[in-house]
Order: sequence, then structure tokens, then C-alpha cells
Amino acid sequence: MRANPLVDGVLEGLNPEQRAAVETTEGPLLVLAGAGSGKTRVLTHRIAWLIGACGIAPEGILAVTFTNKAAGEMKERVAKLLGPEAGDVWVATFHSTCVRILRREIHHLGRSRSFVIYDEADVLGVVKEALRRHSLDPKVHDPRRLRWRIDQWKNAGLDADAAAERARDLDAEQAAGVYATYQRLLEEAEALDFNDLLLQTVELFDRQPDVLARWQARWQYVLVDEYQDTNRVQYRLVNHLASAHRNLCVVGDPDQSVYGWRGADIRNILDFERDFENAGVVRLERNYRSTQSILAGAGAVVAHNRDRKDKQMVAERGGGERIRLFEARDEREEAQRVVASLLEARRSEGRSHGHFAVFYRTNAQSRPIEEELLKYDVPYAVVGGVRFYDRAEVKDALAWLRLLVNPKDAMALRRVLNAPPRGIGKTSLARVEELAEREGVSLLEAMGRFAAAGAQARTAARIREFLELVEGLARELRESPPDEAIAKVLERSGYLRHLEREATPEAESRVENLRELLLGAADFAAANRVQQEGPSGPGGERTPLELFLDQVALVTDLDAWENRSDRVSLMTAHSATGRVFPVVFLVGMEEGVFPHAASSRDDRSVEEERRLCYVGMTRAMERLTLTWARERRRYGSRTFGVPSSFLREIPPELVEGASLDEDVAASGRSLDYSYSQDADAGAGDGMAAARGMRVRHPIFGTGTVVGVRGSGVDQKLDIRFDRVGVKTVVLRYANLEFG
DNA sequence: CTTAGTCTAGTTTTT
DNA sequence: CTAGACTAAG
Repeated sequence: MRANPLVDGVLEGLNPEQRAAVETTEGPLLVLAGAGSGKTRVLTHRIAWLIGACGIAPEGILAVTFTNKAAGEMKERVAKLLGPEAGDVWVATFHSTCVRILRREIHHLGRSRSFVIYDEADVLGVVKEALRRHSLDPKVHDPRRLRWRIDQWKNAGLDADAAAERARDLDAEQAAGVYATYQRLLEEAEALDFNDLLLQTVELFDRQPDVLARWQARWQYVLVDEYQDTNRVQYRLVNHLASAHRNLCVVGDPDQSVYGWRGADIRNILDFERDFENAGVVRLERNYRSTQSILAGAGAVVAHNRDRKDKQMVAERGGGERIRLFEARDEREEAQRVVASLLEARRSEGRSHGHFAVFYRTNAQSRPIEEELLKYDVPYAVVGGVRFYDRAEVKDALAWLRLLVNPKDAMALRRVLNAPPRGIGKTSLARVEELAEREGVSLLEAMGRFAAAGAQARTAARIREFLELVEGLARELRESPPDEAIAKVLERSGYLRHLEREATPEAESRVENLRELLLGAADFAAANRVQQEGPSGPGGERTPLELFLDQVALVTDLDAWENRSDRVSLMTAHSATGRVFPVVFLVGMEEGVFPHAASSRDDRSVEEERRLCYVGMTRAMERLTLTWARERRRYGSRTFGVPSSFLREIPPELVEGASLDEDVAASGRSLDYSYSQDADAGAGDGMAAARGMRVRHPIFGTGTVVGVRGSGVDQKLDIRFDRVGVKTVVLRYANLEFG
């Protein structure tokens, strides 16, 4: 059996625990994989082992992940081990797996297979519409809050009836009522929200054992990544798929469970052994990623969680340097010091930009860092944040496509109706809506009827014109490749013309984005043409347009972009899961920021914040820098901060550059960190800067002082550097040599 | 009906 | 501070 060189290669270099996780192929298996313990390695090697050593057909294996990035990475790594055969393993996110199943099977639930997937904005629009139908004031019943409530119900696997049954007060009753209407509106629009993708699949399997049996037979081996982040619906889905053969391998780390707020249920991993009798358990506790100091620091933080299975990670790497900690006056200075430190490491250690990542708790915190990076021309990429497919113009274009594919898509119709503006206003729309509801027809249908009777001549003509446009485009483009469809739609609808007529910089950038969308669509079309020829292409009877729309609905950011080339990465701590960098800055370590104020209410969410902190810290391989600012601008106003309680949880001997002032802490006053700072020395001992002085800066080299502002340690100098031109530096931190 | 301008309120993390 | 809601004028 081991004669096969491929087989030997698959086990080579694995430690005994990893090997056990790979070789234990039959029956349920829980792999508790601590940070940096080679989790992905185990998953990919396990897949290779199943195929290479056990002779399992690649298409008999299902590997589910949470993010597209994780799926892509796994696919790539399996391909490296196996070659092209790997392409037949189904590696995908929960959501795209469900879409795949539903596209083939959802008619068993009496729903259309050409459903559209509603995004955040669509869904919010549906909630607002549902509120209108209930005559509830959106000012009293916050649509976003309701949307969140519905989401929570769905995460828990409760439908509107179940929600209504549980309602104990008027508010809950009303919310459940809105939920019911919301769901009805989705169904009328032949639309599914994100959670429906999972829920409908589970319901399908609940109700149709024969359908379930088919998928169980197809996927004889099921692997689940990041199991700690699964919610109850995902849990049921996995159970369904694995219940016949029980060849289920789940991999996760309870310490990295950071999506509780989104319905992730940590019980799924904690109770695995109870749920699956005779489950094997493998613990991966050797960390190959981080230095001892980083691992110990992160471990010390997460050890403060009370609700936790104890676990001791062992660093296989040496001690390394200590964790760096610094305090900044405000978020600007924090950013300055992060960037200065980054540039310094680049210069003196020969690091590339790609070595660095900056993590923050909330997206809004990226701004000052970005500004500082821009100032020094440091290339960077913000992961997450404002997403390409969320831009208004991109959504407009996609709404057009959606409407062509599915004329019942009410949100797409509303979007498109006045993009560009065509004189069909609120009052007309309201009357059309009323008519649609009364006569039980789609919006598009109702528009036709309204134009025929009831509308003013002018409005009727405009509506007819619009309907003709939609029908013409639909007829012509339904089967077209997406790039062609987008181009024609933008042209014929007058959208592009309208933008170009504006001639503002914003409009220009919109046109630019649309061009990018067009390029993306062309890429997709090209890739898809190839794929559809293959035997296992996902195509089936679906049109290229439909496939394209699925893709954009499920892909959040342009994955290709972030990995590309040599850039500093900026992202939230949540987005950092599954990523690793040699040098990591974790900024904004203040109470109320991280841990976030919204989560300080109950212990459970504080513990989740702590795990999030653990995740952030353990992303670092060699160097970890934690920073906090005494003062921070939030939404325009100034707020004052104290260091995050998490900082205090790191043993001081692991930290460099700062030490907890015990007296101050003990006295119960606000926490303070005092630190000795070499940079202060130069500025502190009476050195006065003056115009015309020659200076040497550690990063910019030599230059001449051309301006002096302020006084004392906060003095700022404008310096014309010989190499890089004029820059403003803070005397206190610039570490200048004079003379 | 549209648009530009004012106001306000709401701020976590996202497949 | 900013996106979205609202208002008043064209």
C-alpha cells in the first residue's frame, strides 16, 4: 500500500497527531486544531490521502469552508499534492455548496430554480417594504434592528411561525409578523437571502429523504473547516450530509470562535463527541507559526476566558523578540508610529511590504492608517471594507442583469426603475405596488396594468417605454455572456450616457468601476466557457448570466486583489482569521474599542472579544506590536481612552517598551503604561530645532529643517529631505540626529 | 418628478 | 463624519 510514492509523500513531514488526523478516515473525527498547528495542512493531506491511498473518487469528497479565500487556498494546495485530479473534489463555502444543491433541487420545495440571491441592501429594502405593509413606522421599528432579529431567528433555524409562537410581547409579535411578510415578499420575488440558502437546503433534506440520499451517496466523505464558527443550521446541514456514512471530519478551535454574534454556536464543537458516538478526537497543539513570546502572550490573554476547554499550545519555534507595546497620543500618532516602525523594519531588515499587516477592531479605524501610508507612498490593500460589488453603480448594473434573468425580482426592478431617472416617481410606484398586491401579480405585470388603466397619459407612456426596454433587453440578452449583457444594458438603458453627462469626478470613477465590472464579467465568461465544456462543469441548463450572478452574490471581495503583489494588508481582526503575517500591528487596543463597547455588557461577548484578540495576536509569526491611543476621534468628536484590559492580561515579561505601572493600577485609578523611550532622549535634553539645521532621519536620510511649529516634545518640523522632498515630522518620535 | 441642499441619527464584526 | 432621510424649490 505504501509503495505508491504519492502516498508516502502525503504523510511525509507530518507530526504524529497530524498523521493520525489524516489516516483516520472512517467515522466521525474531531480535530481540535490550535492556532498555527497545521490545520489546513491536515485537511489538504487528508483529502490527498483519501484519494491517493484509499482510492476514493475525488468527486466523492466534500470539503466545506467559510470563506472563498479558504476554499481557494485549499483547492490550490490539494492540487499541488494531487495534480489535476484535485479539480473534482468539491471544495466550497457553505453558501455556494447550498446554492449548488438548491439550483438542482429547490423545485422539490415548490420554488423556482431561477431564484436570485438578495444581498444586504436588497434585504433591508424588503424589511422596509414589509414594515410598510404592516403600517409600522420605520422610525419606531428600526429596519436594521428588525433585519437583525430576523437573521437571528433564521440562524437558529426558526421560521416566522416558530418566531410568532415564542413571542411574549407586542414587540416580538409585531416583529414575527414582519418576518412572515418579509418571507412572503422574498418568495414572491423568487429571492433567497443568505440564510435561506442554508435553511432551504436543510428543509429540503428534512422533507425529501430520497433527495438527501442522493447527495449522501455522492459525497461519502465530508470535511468541515472552522467548525467552531458553524451555526445551528449549518450543523444540521452537516449532520444530514454525514448521517448515513458518518465519515465526517470537522476541524476547528474553540478559542477562535468569533462569530457568535452571527449565530455561530460554540456548542457544535464542544458537543461533537456527544453528538457523534465513538467520535475520534485528535488534538493539534504544536504551533509552527509564531515565536514563543507571541504564542505565550496570546495564550495568556485567552486563558482569562472562564468558559473554555483548557489547552496548552507548544511553540516549536524559539523565543523570538518580545511583544512590542506602545502608547500614542491619538490615532494619528498611532498611525505615524506604525508606519514609521514598518518603514524602519523594511529598511533595516530588508522586509517587503507583504510582510506587514495592520489589524483593527472596526473598519472605520483604517482611515488614519491609510492616510499615513499614503503619505509615505507605501502600497497597501484594505481587505473587506467597502466592497466592489456594494458600489451603487455596480449594483445598478447587476440589478439590470437580475431583472433580465428573473422578472419577478422586485428589488432589482425598484433599483433599475430610475437608474437612470426616467420620470416614474414615488407616487406612481406606490400605486403600482398597491395594484400588484391587490391583484396578486408581479410588479412588472402591475406596471403594465397601471399603464393601461389608471395612470396619467404622460406616466403611462413612460412606463410603457420602460417595459419595452426591459422586455427587449430580456429577450435579446437572456442567453448572452455577462460582459456583453452588461455592456448592452448600460448602453441601452441610458445609464452610461447619464453618468457621462454628469461629468463630475464621482461620475467618472463610477464609469471606471463599471469598466472594471465589465472586465471581471469578461474574465468570468472566458473561464466559464472552458469550464462548461468539461464533464463536471457546474453549468447544466443554467445560462452564463445566471452563473455570473451567483458568483457575484457569493464572492465578497476581489480575492485576487488582496493577495497580489507586495502590499501592506489592512483588515479587521475578524477578516484576519485564516491569515498569517511575519509582522503584525494590532492597533486601537483601548477599552471600548477592543474589546468593543457594544460587547462589554455580558461576559459571553467579552469572552468572544478576547478570542478575537487571540486570533489577531496569533496571526503574527515573528513580531507583534500592540498599540493604543489616549485620545481618538470617533464620529467627529474626541474620546479619551484607557488601555484595553486585554493588555493587562499579557505577562509583562513578554512585553517590551512598556510596563504596567502597578501603583497606579492598584490605586484603582485609570490604567497607565509608562515606558522608557529612546526617542525622547534626543528631544528631551534641551535640543532646540531651528530652521536651516541639517538633520538625519532614520528613514528619509539627510535633510534641512525648513519650518518649525509648536514647542517642546510635540514640536513639529518641516524638513526638506535630500531624497524624498518635504515631510512633516514630530520631533519627539522622529529620532533625528542633528548636525 | 427631480434635484440639490439640509438635517439627522447612528454607528461591530460578514459568509 | 457620513449615509440616508427629508425638504423645498425648479
